[in-house]
This record gives sequence, C-alpha cells and structure tokens, in this order.
Amino acid sequence: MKKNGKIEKVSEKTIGRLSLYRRAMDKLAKEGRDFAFSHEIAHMSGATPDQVRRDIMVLGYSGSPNRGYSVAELSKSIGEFLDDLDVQKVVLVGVGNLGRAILSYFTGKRPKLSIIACFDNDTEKTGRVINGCRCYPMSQLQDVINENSASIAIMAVPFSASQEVADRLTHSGIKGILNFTPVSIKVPHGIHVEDIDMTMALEKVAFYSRQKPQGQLLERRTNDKAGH
Amino acid sequence: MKKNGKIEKVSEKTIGRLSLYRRAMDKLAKEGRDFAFSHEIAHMSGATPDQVRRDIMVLGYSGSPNRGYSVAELSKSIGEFLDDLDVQKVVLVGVGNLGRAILSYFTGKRPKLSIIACFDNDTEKTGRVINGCRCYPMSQLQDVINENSASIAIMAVPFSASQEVADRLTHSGIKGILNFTPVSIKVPHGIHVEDIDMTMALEKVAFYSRQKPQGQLLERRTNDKAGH
DNA sequence: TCATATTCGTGACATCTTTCACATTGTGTA
DNA sequence: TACACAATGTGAAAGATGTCACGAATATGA
Ligand SMILES: NC(=O)c1ccc[n+]([C@@H]2O[C@H](COP(=O)([O-])OP(=O)(O)OC[C@H]3O[C@@H](n4cnc5c(N)ncnc54)[C@H](O)[C@@H]3O)[C@@H](O)[C@H]2O)c1
Ligand SMILES: NC(=O)c1ccc[n+]([C@@H]2O[C@H](COP(=O)([O-])OP(=O)(O)OC[C@H]3O[C@@H](n4cnc5c(N)ncnc54)[C@H](O)[C@@H]3O)[C@@H](O)[C@H]2O)c1
Repeated sequence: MKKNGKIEKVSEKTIGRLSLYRRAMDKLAKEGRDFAFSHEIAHMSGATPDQVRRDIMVLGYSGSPNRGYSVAELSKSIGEFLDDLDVQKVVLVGVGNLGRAILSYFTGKRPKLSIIACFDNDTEKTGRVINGCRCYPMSQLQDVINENSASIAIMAVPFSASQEVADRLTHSGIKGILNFTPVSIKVPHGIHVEDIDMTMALEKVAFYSRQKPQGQLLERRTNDKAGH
Repeated sequence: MKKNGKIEKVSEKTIGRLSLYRRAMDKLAKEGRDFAFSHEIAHMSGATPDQVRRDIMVLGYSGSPNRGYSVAELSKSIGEFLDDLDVQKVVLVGVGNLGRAILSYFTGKRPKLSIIACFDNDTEKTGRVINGCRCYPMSQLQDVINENSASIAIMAVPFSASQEVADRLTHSGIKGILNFTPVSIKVPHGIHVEDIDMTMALEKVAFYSRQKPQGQLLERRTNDKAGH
C-alpha cells in the first residue's frame, strides 16, 4: 500500500493489530482525545511503540512528530485499509450456547460488519428470531447467503458437523470463515479461515502458569543479566 | 527438553500446536488407531508434516520410521510435557452470555484442568449453581482461589471491569489468565495472559475475504520473482 | 537375506517478524 | 526567527519460525 506502485506484503499479524489500534482510537475519540502517541496506542493494544509505528506505515498515513497521530485520521485510515466499501454481510451457523453469545455480542459492534442471518438444524430454533437475528433452517443456507451476498460465516456447530458445514458454506459462495470448532476444516484455495480454539488457548495458559516459580526464564525487561 | 542438560527454548507456537496434536491423538485413539504418520497429524491439525516432526522433537519422544508415532505414547508424551502433575484449578469471572457458554463447554473437557468455581457481581447469579459450576460473589474471590489453590482464571466480564478484575486475580495468586475482554490488561511480571479477541478475528476474516477476486497476491508457490 | 519403499530426525537454509538505533522533522518557546 | 525537544519513519540487525533436503532407520516382500 506504499505510495509508489510497488505492492508491499502486509503481514497477517499487522492486520490483526491494526484492528486493535482502531479500537483504541475509537475509545480515545469517545474520551475526547484528538491526538495519540505511538506509545499510548501501544500500551492500549498490548504492542510496542516500534510495532505501532511500523504497522501504521502500511497505511500510508503519517503522524506528526511531537504531536503523534490524529485520532480521527488514524481511525479513518485504518478503516480505509481494513474495511470494504460496502457493508460485509455475515452469517452464523450453529445457534447453541456459543452461537447465541456471539449473536448478542457482535450485533451492531462494527458498522461495516453485519450479521444478517443465523442457521441451525434444530427445529426448536429455526423460524424464530434469536438475539435479534432471524434463524433459518439449514435447507435455506445457500439461498439466504446468495440473496444477501453474504461473504463471511461464523461456525459454531458441533465438531462432528464441522467439515460438512464448511463445505456447504464454501459452495454457497462464502469467502471467509471464523471457525470456533476444534477441527481443522479444509476449504478450497482462496477461502480464508480463522480459527479460534479456546481449548488450545486454555492449555497454553495452563502450561505457562505452572512451573513459573523456578521455571525457565521468559521474556524480561530487567537490566541485570539474569539473576546469579 | 533435549537429552543433554541444555535447556532449549520452546516456542509459544509449538506449545499451542502440541495441544492440537494431542487432541488429534485422542481422536485417533477413539477410532482405534495405534499409529499415526506426521502427515496425518499435520492434516488433522492444520500444520505441515515438517512442523509436526519438529514440534515433537521437543518432547524427546521418537516415532519409528515407516510406522509413524504410537498414538498412545505420543499423547502420553505430550501430556507429560504440557500438563502439570496435579490437576490445575481454573476459575471463571463473569457469568454472562459468554461465561455460561464457556462453562458448559469446558466442564470435563480436559482431565488436568478443572473449573472449580465462577464469580459474578450480579446477585441474581451468585449463590446458585450455573451449568454445573457454583457461582460466588466477587467478595469471596480471594478466599475461594486460595482455599482451592486455583492458578488459572478465565475473564469474561465487561471490558469496563477488565483491569480491576485482573488486578484482583493477580493479587489473589492467579498465575495465568485467559482474557476474553477486548482490553489489553496489565499484569505483574511472570503472569501469563492469553487474549482471545473475537472482534479482531472477525475483522481479519473480513479483510481477507474481500478483494480476493483480483486483489493482491497471497501465499503462492510460483517461481517467477514478483513482477518488477 | 537383501533390495525397496517409506517415514522419521535434524542440520542448514529461507522467510517472516520484531527490535534497535538514529536521522528527520514538526512543535512549542524564547 | 532560531533553538531545543520529543516523537516519528525507517534501514538494518537480530530473533523467531517455518521449510527443505537428505541420511538413517524400519517395515515389507521377493
Ligand atoms: N461453548 C463454548 O464456549 C465453546 C468453546 C469453544 C469451542 N466451542 C465449539 O463451538 C461449537 C459449538 O459449541 P456450543 O457450546 O455452542 O454447542 P451447542 O451444542 O450448544 O450448539 C451447537 C448448535 O449447533 C446446532 N447444530 C448441530 N448440528 C448442526 C448442523 N449439522 N447444522 C447446523 N446446526 C447444527 C445445534 O442444534 C446447536 O444449536 C462446538 O464445535 C464447540 O466445540 C464452544
Ligand atoms: N458474548 C460474546 O460472544 C463475546 C465475544 C467476544 C468478547 N466478549 C467479551 O466478553 C465479555 C463478556 O461478554 P458477555 O457477552 O458474556 O457479557 P455479559 O454482559 O453477558 O456478561 C458479563 C457478566 O459479567 C458480570 N459482571 C459485570 N461486572 C462485573 C464485575 N465487576 N465483576 C464480576 N462480574 C461482573 C455481569 O453480571 C455479567 O454476568 C465482555 O468483555 C465482552 O466484550 C464477549
């Protein structure tokens, strides 16, 4: 996205952090702040000032020395980079415990992302409006997706249905999937899948939270070279 | 974890994938499989065979050429590496939509991780058993954590309470936090925090699922050196 | 028993990501 | 207007992670 024609590869990590920076900007905007320094953004986003500045480079937007970044302009720049021009339509498949939580959470969270329908194969759930979202039977998956040009799906079905649902979604024209099931789904080339694996995350926490008292040394910021 | 005394740094990514491999092993075990090849494990876990073999190296466990890895032994090896000897006790703070989904999901999922209590500041929820988990008022946070030697916490409170709850958890002796709130919490050195940020994940999917038709080139395996 | 096909283990290499360090440049001040 | 400051932008080094490639090991079947 550099000024010159050269196409620069933007790392996936950077994409993620830009989303975080924008959220930070929106928070600062609510507080009435007009400018923010890279170190403030870093602090709010769990990054480093260096990283923040480097990430922002890809936007083509520049802050000003000694004043930092304009909160409004940075948020706008990130939006121009991350968001589509149109609203992107999202569907959710699997309206169970997790699916309902997600529905209640995401509704209206981001102006450019709209959950327009949800699907389930349980007739108790279909035909109703759940957490503000109309629930359709699976038989209408393809039609609803096509009629609304939905391009994104959130999967919260039982793991046993995971691959089958993924197949139906991609056949229906879905271009990206946020996958909450603990299964590595196979999709055609060009479809983006983002996995959220809570069990893995919890096991990571468990691993790092034990053996700390006398365990191996982790990241440090001390200046005394490892305690002798 | 090399055979010689040298402590080898194990990457965080590897820790995560080992958790995935174990899940794959447990699945294969259920299917009655005795051995698995690195490429099978890779396929099930969304990794590459190289990665799988390299990750498994840190365990000190070896498969056998032409037969692969013993499903039972690999699972056991991963357990010895990842798990604590004792069961690690987990508490959950914030029994809202997401908190309840998590409770219903994690209960009994991993034998070495047990959610022993949950907490909320809503008197409608405290004093009851929710999804099989006793819910305490926040005033009892420290006592319950100490009495049970809980070392891990899952945070699913509103973002506004995020930092305050994190502070109370670390003061109570919690060593690791799985943070679902969209806030970068600050914790004392040595406490591990794992963030799950669904909004960021969804925005990443949204980014990669648009502009694909004629967008910039993503991962490739071409041999023509990018257009000059 | 020996040749063959297959898979593992791992050093070396390639790539991706972060951090360092410093010249650059607006900003506020005298 | 000129000066000092504080933060930015960015090459380059360092570090982390992923991939390649090949020797070693092992099951299989002639
Ligand atoms: N609940 C959590 O906190 C949590 C955490 C991590 C992962 N997950 C994963 O998320 C998924 C859903 O979890 P949950 O707790 O909401 O489960 P759940 O059983 O409460 O919900 C699953 C929903 O999917 C529906 N469903 C089943 N088969 C379907 C099909 N073929 N097509 C469409 N819908 C179908 C069911 O009717 C149900 O409404 C699971 O894969 C689970 O592993 C959940
Ligand atoms: N629901 C989702 O799918 C989802 C997705 C992503 C992130 N999150 C995040 O997870 C958190 C919880 O989301 P939710 O949808 O479950 O919200 P929720 O409002 O349904 O639940 C929040 C719970 O926390 C309790 N609570 C409030 N203040 C508290 C305090 N100071 N101490 C202890 N408990 C307190 C409330 O009584 C309530 O039970 C939020 O930070 C949200 O941003 C939720």
